[in-house]
Amino acid sequence: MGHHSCCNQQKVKRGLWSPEEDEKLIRYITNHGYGCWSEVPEKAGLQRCGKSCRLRWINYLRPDIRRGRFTPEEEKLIISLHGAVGNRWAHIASHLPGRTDNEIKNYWNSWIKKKIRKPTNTIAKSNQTSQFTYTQNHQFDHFLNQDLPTKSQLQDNTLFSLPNPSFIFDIGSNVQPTSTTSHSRIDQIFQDNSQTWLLNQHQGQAQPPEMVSYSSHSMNSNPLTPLMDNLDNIMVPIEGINVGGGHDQISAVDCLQRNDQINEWVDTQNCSSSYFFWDQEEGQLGGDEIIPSSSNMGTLMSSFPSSL
DNA sequence: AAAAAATTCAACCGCGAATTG
DNA sequence: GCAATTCGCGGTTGAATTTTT
Repeated sequence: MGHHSCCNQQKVKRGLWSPEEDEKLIRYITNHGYGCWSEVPEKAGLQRCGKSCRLRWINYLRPDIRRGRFTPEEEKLIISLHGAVGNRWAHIASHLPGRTDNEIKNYWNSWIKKKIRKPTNTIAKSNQTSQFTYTQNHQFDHFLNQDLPTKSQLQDNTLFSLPNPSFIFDIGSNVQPTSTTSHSRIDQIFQDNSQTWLLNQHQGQAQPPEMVSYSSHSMNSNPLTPLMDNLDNIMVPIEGINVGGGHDQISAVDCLQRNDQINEWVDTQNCSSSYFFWDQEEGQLGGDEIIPSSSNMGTLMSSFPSSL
């Protein structure tokens, strides 16, 4: 037969597509449609293999492609579909108009990575020790326990502002499930003069918040547990403070969107969101996490109650 | 300010399935 | 029916970019 099908000829270009190449491919496909990808490069005047053209068209150039951030609805769909069918990306993508298997796969892989991320050694980094006196911060407790709207007082999907915006929560993955006595456990929040501290009794250490994370597991024995009691109450998302995770920067978490199953925190500035829920069986919080980066920590901390 | 580390994600690879001739 | 070719999928890579130190 005439030419070879794929990418070993020395003329064949690889790597990122240039705008000119895109142009050629788009022009060819819009004029001729596609049937046999292996003859596309030749006819379109491209130094690519047919496979590469196909991929470029399907994942990037075709007109009905959807780009940009996944919507919360899409995220939920991906999560539930993945739960049902596993890594069948093409199948999952077929339920999300305009999205490609590749994109969903990429999304999932970074999602997973985040979940499996090793417990950070945030505590170890701290050189602060606990040689000082402190008082339990009752003001803080009171703030956390204040009345908030209950489920029945809200319409579904109502958006409302929290009394104090810009909370940070970090559920789960920073603490190993088994290690309730882990070094990451936070037992108390308190302040010393104007400094806020998180105390880990196990190690007898206290750190400023930016060095520490709470987790749902650490909630078992810490004073914030009662806040998470049931789904009839809108819960204050004091789950954690964690810096250094990376890519989930948030500028502000200032709204709570409610639906039947999920409490969803919406970062209105970044148009991202995250979820948490109370897992009755596990007796702990589950869900996604949001981790601010150190670059916006100042902002986030400054929105804490002034008493802290 | 600069270097290092982490992340992203478009593109690649090989494989099994489907199609072609 | 068969072998060659093409298609479609999912795992993986690595350069560009972002974030952290």
